[in-house]
Amino acid sequence: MERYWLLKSEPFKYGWDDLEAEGEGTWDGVRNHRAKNNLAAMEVGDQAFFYHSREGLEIVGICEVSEAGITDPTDETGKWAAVKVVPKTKLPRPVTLKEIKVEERLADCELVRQSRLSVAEIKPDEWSLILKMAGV
DNA sequence: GCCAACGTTGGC
DNA sequence: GCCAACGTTGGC
Repeated sequence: MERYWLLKSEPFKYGWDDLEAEGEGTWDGVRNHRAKNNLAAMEVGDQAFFYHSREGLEIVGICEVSEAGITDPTDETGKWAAVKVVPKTKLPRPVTLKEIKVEERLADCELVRQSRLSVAEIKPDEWSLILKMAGV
């Protein structure tokens, strides 16, 4: 079953533009167990929102998992997971955290509930709602 | 095995 | 720049 995700990144470290410029990005360096579980559950073809944290605070684009189940290359213990993603589309209109927080149907999503989680799951109905908010 | 202290993340 | 939330570490 296809699942949906949200990947957080600080734009001054690695933003949407960086991903588009590279064509493919490796999502590694995650050192949180819940985020790691999400990474490990990803499959090729899954879609993910790309969210800018600290600065911007908005979902800016959609990317797709191009390689799953990778062991994090930046980790020598081999315990952490990573995936590769390719950029798909930039949202016609970014969806801000503010809008997400105001929308009560999104009050339950991982992004709101656990704000420090760098890889969050998005449920299918939350996914389509956010797409609608983005003007897709 | 509990919990206080500390470090980090991320929204404001 | 501040601080709340959360995770991790280490003393007991």
